[in-house]
Amino acid sequence: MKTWLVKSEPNVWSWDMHREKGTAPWTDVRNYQAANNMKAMKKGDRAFFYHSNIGREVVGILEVAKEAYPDPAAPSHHFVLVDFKTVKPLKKFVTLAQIKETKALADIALIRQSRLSVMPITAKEWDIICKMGGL
DNA sequence: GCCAACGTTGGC
DNA sequence: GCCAACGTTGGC
Repeated sequence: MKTWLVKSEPNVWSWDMHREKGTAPWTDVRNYQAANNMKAMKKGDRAFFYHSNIGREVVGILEVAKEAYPDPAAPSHHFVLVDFKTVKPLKKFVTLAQIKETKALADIALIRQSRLSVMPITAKEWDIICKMGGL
């Protein structure tokens, strides 16, 4: 099982909106690197849900319910959707500031590639953030 | 509101 | 294929 992190601005698509639906597609990715990461996701993989811009914190855990399939809203066939179901929220949200303060997370893609919206997370980084989140 | 990082576009 | 101009993301 691989682990990932996906970013969304909560005023557009928030953790609460996703939890209300249970399972929902991850939409509007229009960046090749992010799309390639989505294509590499397998059913059962887990992903952190991160609120960008407003909040700037990891708020919950998603699981891949359906692997990448063509995005009907995309003008070309290059971009895809992945369906995620919500697993559980973190007990304590983990803020970007906390992540930056944590030496063991210095190389996390969230910091290194700040504009990338779908990124892989190492097993070590996953465990650390889960612990910081009270899980 | 500003700006750094970085992806995309288009002229050459 | 290079690179300047421009647009977008996202932190501050």
